[in-house]
Amino acid sequence: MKENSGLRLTIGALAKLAGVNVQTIRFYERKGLLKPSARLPSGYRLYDAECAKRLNFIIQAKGLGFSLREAKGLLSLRVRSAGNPDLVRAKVEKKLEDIQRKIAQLRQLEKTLKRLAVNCRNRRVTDHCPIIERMEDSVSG
Amino acid sequence: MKENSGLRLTIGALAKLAGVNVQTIRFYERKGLLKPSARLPSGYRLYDAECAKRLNFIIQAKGLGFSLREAKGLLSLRVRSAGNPDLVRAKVEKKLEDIQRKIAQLRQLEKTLKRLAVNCRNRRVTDHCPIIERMEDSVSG
DNA sequence: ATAAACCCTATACCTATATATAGAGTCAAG
DNA sequence: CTTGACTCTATATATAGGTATAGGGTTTAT
Repeated sequence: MKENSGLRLTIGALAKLAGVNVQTIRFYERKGLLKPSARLPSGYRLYDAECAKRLNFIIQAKGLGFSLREAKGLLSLRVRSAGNPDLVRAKVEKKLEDIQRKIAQLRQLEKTLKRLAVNCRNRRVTDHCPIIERMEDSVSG
Repeated sequence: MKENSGLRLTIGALAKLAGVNVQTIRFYERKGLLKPSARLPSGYRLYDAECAKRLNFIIQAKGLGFSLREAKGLLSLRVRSAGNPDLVRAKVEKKLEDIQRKIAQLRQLEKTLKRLAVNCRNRRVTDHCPIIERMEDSVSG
């Protein structure tokens, strides 16, 4: 019961929607990350809703420190993809570790910044770099 | 009661410790992100423990999707820095939002991958891209 | 049926982030 | 006191990711 909303965007419309340059979308296509769902006889690219989601994911992944190559890898993860579920699972678990490490680091940073914000509110002035003060644990990693 | 362990690393030693290229450290210096704590009369750079932490932070921040420019901004956040605590606080809160958004996105991705791993274990084969299936909410953001 | 606004391919260019090389000086071990 | 590994500066090159331009076809609104 999948509604086929029939969304058909030209490249310009998709670019506007996602807030990126038209050239960028074509660049992602060359890199194998995002294919148009169809082409007009004229050669014009057309994109459907899934394309839009895919593009959004790519943009998001980049913001999280994944390269385009990694984003592509994430997008290709599905049980069927490699034929061998064990193989896929191994990849997934590796990515999971990656992600969990990032979350932990961001949480640490969040905590530090919150403390700093409080200090600002209270005019508790120090000259230390709080970011660095909080790095004790990761230095000997 | 801050122990001054007297750590003095040459650029090569620091590079090895952090797992980056020597040139990269000099590059960060040119960009204003990391200064040696001292120089020998010969001009040789020397780095102390704080430098090492700072470098580690830069590397970490990059992995979290921050640019070098942003990493520099994070490192410069301290109550005294701008003279005006309110100004610093505004910056901090903006960064906090940033970070919290990233955490949320990573959590979402984590959840998706966990589901996928379970499917792999159970041989529940589908052809959908689970990454995309989970993007429903962020598409119209 | 024409003009504005779009799209096509191909190619050149740009910025951020490194990494390598050349030519010369310095340090540490034997 | 020499040799090999290291460092210095300056400059060139590389790579990822993106943006612009040229030259030409297509769509759409009038």
